[in-house]
Amino acid sequence: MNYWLFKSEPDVFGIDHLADRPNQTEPWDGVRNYQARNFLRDDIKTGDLVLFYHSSCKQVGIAGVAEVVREGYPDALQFNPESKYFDPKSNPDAPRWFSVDVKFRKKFKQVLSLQAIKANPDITELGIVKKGHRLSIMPVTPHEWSLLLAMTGEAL
DNA sequence: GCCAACGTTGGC
DNA sequence: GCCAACGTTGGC
Repeated sequence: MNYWLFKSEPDVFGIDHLADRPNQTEPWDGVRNYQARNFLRDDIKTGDLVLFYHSSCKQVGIAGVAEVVREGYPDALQFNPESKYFDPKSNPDAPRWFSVDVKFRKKFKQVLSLQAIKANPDITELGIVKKGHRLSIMPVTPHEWSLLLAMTGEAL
């Protein structure tokens, strides 16, 4: 079982949107970065846990937890000409982009702010605290996971 | 395969 | 809205 952090803009799709979905489940699609794609395709497995991170908003930070309920499958949007994520160069026989499905697990009472995370001297390697790190999907070590969860003061 | 130009990300 | 950092594109 592995841990991850997924970034999302809450104005577009936040933790509340996920909680409101049928079955509280949603495809994590539209990822168009190769490094993140590789995680989605190869490494993110059913049962893995995800820190749901809110970016580009008022309260930047970790808003809750989700769980992977379906692992790597081709992102349907890449074949949909109506979608802004349409990729004319992607071939259905060898899809370029992948999705996983995530299910709502928990919304923290308070967003764990990026500021607080950066202030924790034990968390220096996590992508979001590193300057210029723009990956929308990144691994989280078990140690980081327990530190972060402890900071929220909440249990899963 | 280099690299300049361009577009995007994302904190502030 | 600014702008630094980064990824991608495409001419050569």
